[in-house]
Parts: sequence; structure tokens; C-alpha cells
Amino acid sequence: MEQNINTEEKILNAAKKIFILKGMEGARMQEIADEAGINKSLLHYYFRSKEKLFEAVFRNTFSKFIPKIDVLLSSSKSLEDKIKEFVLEYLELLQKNPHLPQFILQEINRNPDRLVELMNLVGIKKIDLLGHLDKMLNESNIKRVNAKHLFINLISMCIFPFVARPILEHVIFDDQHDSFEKLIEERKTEVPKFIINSIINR
Amino acid sequence: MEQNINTEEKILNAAKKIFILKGMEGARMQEIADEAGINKSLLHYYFRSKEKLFEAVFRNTFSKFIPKIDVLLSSSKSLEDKIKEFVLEYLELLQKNPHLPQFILQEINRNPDRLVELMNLVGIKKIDLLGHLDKMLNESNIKRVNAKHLFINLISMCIFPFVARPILEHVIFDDQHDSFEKLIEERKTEVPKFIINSIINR
DNA sequence: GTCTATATTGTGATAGAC
DNA sequence: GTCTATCACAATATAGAC
Repeated sequence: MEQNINTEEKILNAAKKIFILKGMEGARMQEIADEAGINKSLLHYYFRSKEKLFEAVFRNTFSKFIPKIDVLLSSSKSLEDKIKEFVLEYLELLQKNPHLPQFILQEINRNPDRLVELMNLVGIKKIDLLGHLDKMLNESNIKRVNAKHLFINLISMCIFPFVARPILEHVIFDDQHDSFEKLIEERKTEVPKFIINSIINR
Repeated sequence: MEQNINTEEKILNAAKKIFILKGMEGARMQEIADEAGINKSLLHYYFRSKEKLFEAVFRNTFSKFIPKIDVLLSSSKSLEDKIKEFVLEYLELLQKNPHLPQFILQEINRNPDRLVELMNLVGIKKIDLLGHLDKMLNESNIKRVNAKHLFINLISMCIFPFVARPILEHVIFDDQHDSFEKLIEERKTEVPKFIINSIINR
């Protein structure tokens, strides 16, 4: 009974690691069992099927992938500071989970129907995001700028390097390995600078 | 003998469609055969194995994914025009192949070792790209700007919407379907504007 | 709850007739 | 070159002892 919780936890951690690395189709139940240090049939005992186990992992990781937009909406800071803080926090989150974006995007594209339920779970509404962002932009001393595209540009520049990492490593550093971390460190200041330069009124 | 070419072509087209939609691990040989309107064993007759067939498709599609950077390097145009033209051409290419980015990125991440050979095939050298871009930026009447990050920002803003399409559709248009095409149409002008605003010296 | 053994199905691949 | 039939094995899932 006590072991129950412990084992379920072990399975979830192992499944999370393997699924994120290989995806739903690429992952093998045997590999997850090995990673968890238990037997294959225990996976079915706890989660019934691969699909169910996957859903448990996916639900759990998806919420992490959606950036905390609170910082963008809190009104106590200047627009510049909000953007800087958002980029910094989101890039650091992705540094800690570098394979998360590819995993989430692959599985969302494989089965977009999941999104409705997942987004409700995370609790982000269309209104929340773009409405507030647009209002905020209008109140700031900046150019007339499209909130929708600004938001897309912002998250594109944060997430894309993590899904294109092998290509960037090849094209930009000719395959030197530790350079990617340095690139992201640079982007923590370069991306906000790039955005603010674009929208600030002068 | 005559039919040979025709069938091989049919197989390649079918494989391309299925692989791009489902990925290497998700695709089934049976589904490819059905799509091609032929028997399963013919796939093996022409391509020996799933892996070989996949490689044929991947090699073929990868070159499309890598943007034509010639336009960025040709010196007959102004920097503004180069950026506008690059974004326009690349977005139109992706509109014609909207599932290509997710496919390529997934498979590159699954097996990054392929990149060395593939990039040689496409013929892009690290020097070509960043060296020329940096030189060009120095010669233009713009801010002191980091070529590496500018390039990453540029392709991020073009490619990312296509891999995050279901999420964008949900967050931004609350799942109305035909709006994505309109979004990309807008981005053909919004993205260049955003970039140029950021780097132009005033 | 956890294991071993086994069933069941799916899927890539081959043999052989035509 | 193309088909039908079949193999071989991998992978999910279950039965049942402990």
C-alpha cells in the first residue's frame, strides 16, 4: 500500500522521460519499465494501457509548456520590464526542459483534438491573453502595433531555437556542443532588446 | 519496364504524404501502399525497407525546408527589400507545404546524425550564411545588430506558426478554421515590418 | 503489488506463383 | 513487375502464481 504511491511516481517519472525523448509512437513500454526499474506488467497494473499512461504524462507536462502570462498582464511594471521578465522566465523554463517543446508540438499536431480539454485545464482564455495585451499596448508609449503578431513573434523567438537546436548547432556553431547554452544566455537579453527596439516610439 | 518509373513515382508521392503527416514512427507501410494504390510488397520491391524509403523521402523534402538564402546574399537590393522578399518567399513556400516544418524538425531531433550529410547535400556552409549576413549588416545604414540572433529571429517568426498552428488556432481565433491562412497573409507584411523597425537606424 | 509466462495483435519483410 | 500468402518478430496486453 505504501509502495503504491512510490511506484506510481517512479512510473510517471520514467514515462515522462521516455515519452518526451521519443514521443508516443517512438516510446516502448519495455523501455519505460526499464527506466523505472520495474516490470513491464506493472505499467498496465497502474495505468491499464500505453495510451492512458501517455495521457497522464501529457496532461502533466503540457501545463509547463504554456508560459505564465501573468507577468505580461500584471500592471505594476513598465512594458519594457514585462517583456524582459517574460522572456527571461520562459527561456529559463525551457532551459530546464529543453525537449519539452518538440514533444508537445509533435503530439499536439498528431492529435489536435486534445487541445480543447487541455487549454481548459490550464485555464487560458482567448480573451485573457489578446484582450489584455492589446489594452496594455494602447496604454503604453509605443508605436501602433498589432498585439496578435507581437505575441506570436515573442513566443516564436523563445521556443523555436529549442526545436531547431540540431540545425542551429550545425549552421551556427558547426556542431560545437556547449555553445547552445551560451546562445540561449545571449538571447535572454537579445530577444527583449530586439522586440523593444521594434515597438518603442521615438 | 515503362511502368517502373510510373510506379516508383507513385510510391514516392504516397510515402511523402504519409511520412510528412505521421512521421517515420507513426507511418505504416500498409497505409503508404493504400495511398499509392498498389500492394504492400511492391514497396519492398522498389525500396527494400521502410528505412530506405523514408530516407529517400526525407532527402527529397529536406532541401525544400532550408530557405533559399540567395536572396539574402544578392547585393543588388536594399536590406529592407531583401528581408521583405525573403519572408514573402519563405512564407509562401511553407503555405504550400504547411506540414513540412513539423516533419523535418521531428525527424532531425530523432536522428541528428543525418544532418551532416544533408547539409552538405543542400550546400549551405556556416561561412556562407553568417559571414555574408554580418558583412551586409555592417555595410547598411542600420543599428549595430547581432547577425546570428537576427537570423534566428527571422526564421523563428516564419517557421514557428506552422508548427504551433493548432495552438495558435485555439488561443487566437478560438478554433475558426480558415483564419490561419489569413494570419499568414498578414505576417507577410507584419514580420518584415517588425524586423525592419527593430534594426533600422533613426 | 510484483513477478513470470503467455496470449494477441500489429507490422515489416520475404517466398513464390503469375 | 505485380500479386497473394505467409513468415518472423516486436510490442501491447493479460493470466495467474506468489
